[in-house]
Amino acid sequence: MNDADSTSPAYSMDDLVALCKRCGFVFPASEIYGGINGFWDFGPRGVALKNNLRDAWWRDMVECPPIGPDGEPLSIVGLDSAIIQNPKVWEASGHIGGFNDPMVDCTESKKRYRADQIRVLISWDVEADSGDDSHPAIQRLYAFIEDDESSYKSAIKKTTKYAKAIGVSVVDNPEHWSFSHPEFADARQYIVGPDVETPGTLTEPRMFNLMFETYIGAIRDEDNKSYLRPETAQGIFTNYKNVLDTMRVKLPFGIAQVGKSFRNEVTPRNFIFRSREFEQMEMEWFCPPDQSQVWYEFWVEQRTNWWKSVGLTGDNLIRRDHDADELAHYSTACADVEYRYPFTSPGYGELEGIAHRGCFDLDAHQKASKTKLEYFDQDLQVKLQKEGVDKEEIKQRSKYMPHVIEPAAGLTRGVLALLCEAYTPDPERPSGVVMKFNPAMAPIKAGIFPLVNKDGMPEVAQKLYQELRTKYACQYDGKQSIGKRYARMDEAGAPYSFTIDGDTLTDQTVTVRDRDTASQERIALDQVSTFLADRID
RNA sequence: GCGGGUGUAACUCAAUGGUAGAGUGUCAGCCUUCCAAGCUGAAUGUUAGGGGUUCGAGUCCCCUCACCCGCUCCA
Repeated sequence: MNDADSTSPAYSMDDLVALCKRCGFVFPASEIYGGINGFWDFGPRGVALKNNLRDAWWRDMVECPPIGPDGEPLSIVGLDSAIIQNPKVWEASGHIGGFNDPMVDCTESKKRYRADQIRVLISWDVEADSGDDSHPAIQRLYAFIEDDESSYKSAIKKTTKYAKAIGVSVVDNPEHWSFSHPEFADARQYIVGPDVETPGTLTEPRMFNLMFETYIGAIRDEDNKSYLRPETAQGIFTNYKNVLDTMRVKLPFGIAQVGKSFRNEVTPRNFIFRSREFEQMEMEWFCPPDQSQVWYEFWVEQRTNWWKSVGLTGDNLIRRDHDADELAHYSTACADVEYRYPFTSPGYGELEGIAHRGCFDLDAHQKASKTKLEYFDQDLQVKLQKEGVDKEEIKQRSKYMPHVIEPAAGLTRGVLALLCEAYTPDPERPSGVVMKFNPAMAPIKAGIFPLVNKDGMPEVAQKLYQELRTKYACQYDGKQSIGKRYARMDEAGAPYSFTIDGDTLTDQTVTVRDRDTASQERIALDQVSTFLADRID
């Protein structure tokens, strides 16, 4: 029965949030003014952790990219596009849709309607009006789309059929009200959407645009309106041609970008998991359409392993392939790398999504911008020529729109996952908790302590500290007792502590205290730097 | 967005409607030869914010904000 315990976290989110504040990882934004919903600030330790994760991604993606399935190193270049772009970018990408209109979603058919176009038949019971209280209650109200003859007829038909089934007679020419009518606020559970048979699948009307608006220049009018980007990906698509024209890249290749994105979430929740300002690490992998499935599999595998490499080694990390009905209409495949956060446990929450986007984005931007974004595949041309393929066919086949595989990771969510994974309650320890970060991710790599502040120990410890700090984030601490200093390192997640004691002065050795086991070993003073390098770099 | 809960020092919590406190932590000093030891001293409060009732409000009432839980939502 204790197996169930392995899926439920040994700590609460409150505990983690408290530690994050206490140890300078994450603070509520604008806290002295009462905070602001959906925004968080990274403290000194938090920004160190975030930068370490970001730098690892950049290194493993751009500087030292993986080896491809064919044994060749991949070609991926970096990019840093502006947060604010021409609003036409967001029109083309589909982010400005149902712009000023409240929208209604159907949770079953996945269709989205303009709320003001949805009408609901009001077909009252003739018997009930005559004062007979024994009639069955009408629990089906059929909706249709305004000015859509077929959906209106369908709704009438369904209403009549339903009325017959429950044995009431309804008026022949019912009137109809807008779905947004206040009368329906409590009756939504009875309303049947235009394209489904079961009631209660329509959400309440809501403004759908999640983008933050801003105005360019001093004049606040519609002409100057723009948006903070809701994803970094579009900046990559809009620069695809620039990169192609200048960087001597050939398909397949990738463009990678890390940066802030903004979404005006209805309900920010769960600490930094869903915040209105967050950071993404996205890469768009452009490839020939016929290779796209191979690359998709490659990247799903690659990205799952990468998260393991930064410390998410336990069974809290899973790959989850989307079902067909979960996919966006342009996407043929999508998988998430998910993590079991305390607030999702025993379920999982998204960490990264790897989507097969086809040529949806480039097509959309080509059409909207009237800029040719097709790729001329010279290698293919040569190959086809050698095969003796017809000239016209070569011309046609060697020019095509690349397909795109998009591994889109949440940096902010990654930091949260690292924090969750590291958080290890330990009642045996004075600190009560140890942050077991992967050494490469740890905000502080080492503590350097004199055992006591006399007999020359502080001088030796200072010298060691001065040496180490040229390469690593480390801390010198000579205050209070040695136990307290170790406890501080446990909470901060520093993997190693080096202590200069009496023996150091005679035999030039120091003790290394391991954060995870609290055990100690002695190593030579002049080997400390190498010791760290072996375990961190 | 809806419903419920919470909000006092950095943290954990006290304080009949009557002078805002303790422990921990932090800082300084002493002491200290390996896991938050001890001693001495110090700093830190718009009681989440605003309004009201009252001679007097941390406490009662109203509004706002933030966070948590459950729905809703999640390009």
